[in-house]
Order: sequence, then C-alpha cells, then structure tokens
Amino acid sequence: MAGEELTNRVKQLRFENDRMTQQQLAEQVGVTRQTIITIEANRYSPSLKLAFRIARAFAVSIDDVFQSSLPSADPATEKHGKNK
Amino acid sequence: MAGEELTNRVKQLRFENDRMTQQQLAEQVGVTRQTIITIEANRYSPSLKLAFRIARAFAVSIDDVFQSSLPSADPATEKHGKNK
DNA sequence: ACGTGATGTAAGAAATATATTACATTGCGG
DNA sequence: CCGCAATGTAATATATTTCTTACATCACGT
Repeated sequence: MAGEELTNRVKQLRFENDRMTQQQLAEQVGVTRQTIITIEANRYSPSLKLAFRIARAFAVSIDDVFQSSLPSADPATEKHGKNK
Repeated sequence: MAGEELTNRVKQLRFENDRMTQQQLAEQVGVTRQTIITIEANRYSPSLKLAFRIARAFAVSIDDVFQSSLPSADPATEKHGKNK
C-alpha cells in the first residue's frame, strides 16, 4: 500500500475546537497520544476506523479532516476503464 | 483499535458500476483480490488510503462506501465533552 | 460433460499501524 | 528561577492489514 500521500488538518481542527489537546483527542477517540502525534506529523495514515472517530470528534466528515493528494481521476480513466 | 463496526457497500457498488469484478477493482485500487474479498466480507476494515482509493474508483465519497455504526454523538458528549 | 471466469477459504509471511515506556524541549505562571 | 503542561522523539513490542500461494465451488456457455 505505498501510494498517494494523505494530508490532514487534525492539528488545525484541534485548535479550532476549543484548543483541544493531543491528550484529550487521544482519549476521546481511544488511542494513545503517540498515535495522534504520528498522524499529525503524517508519518503514517490511520486506519479507517480511527479516521471515522477523529472526524466524529470534530463533528465533521472524513473529507474535512483528511485529503487525498491524487488528482480526481481524469475522464478517460474513470469507471474502471472498462468502457472504451 | 477494537471498537465500532464498519459496514460497507463495496460489493453493491461493484454491481452498480457496470458489474465490476473483484479482480478489476483490486487492480484499479492497487491491491490484491484477497484484500477486496476480506473487506467485502467485513473481516477487517481497510486503511484510510485504501478507503480513499475505493471511493474514488466508484467516483463517490468515503461515506458513500463505508458507514460507521456509532450513533452520531449525542449533544451532551459532543465537542470532546470539555464544556460541562 | 467439460472448460473457464468469478467468487470464496485458508495459512503463513510481510508490511504497516498502534501501544508502551522513557526522556527532551518549549512556553508559561508563579 | 522553578514547576508544570503540552508537544515532540525514539526504541521496542504488539496488533492489524495486506500479500502470496494454493485450492474449492458455483454458474455459464459450448
């Protein structure tokens, strides 16, 4: 699963959300502070489960927290290229 | 990371998308067929990266493919419970 | 009946995410 | 200056995901 990069706005969202601390977020989503740190530092991307929990902690959708860097599939390649 | 269950509509989306086969989807998102199978069978939840790729393969958003079973945070517990 | 494509299962190896522990740094209130 | 909270780093252990390989079944066309 090497591939595109995912960026995230976790750190920013913490600040916007009442200056939530890493520790608080970690507790709320049920992981350790280290996990939050490494995600914020973008050293690896979280599991989908964790992504959902983080998004919910901020009451936003996953796409508001994480962004995929990939260009959104050019017309020629869409729909798994089966047609034409 | 044990926790809530995630359901998904991958199988259904394959059919809706021109009866895409597991193999085709696997190739398009860059994993093996086994990975698709286990995700469809809900034996584990994918990485966020893979979730993004799958969603893009169907040209929908992550939330259209995967659903978290957790109730959407009751008003009392929202905002990381810091206020009251 | 036979071949083939699509789906499914299983076991073990490999990769990646998460936990645990311990310590360093920085900023701030006293 | 001192203490403390918040952030960060690193090393190692554990858990979970993904790959590889091999084989089974089921439906379909011929």
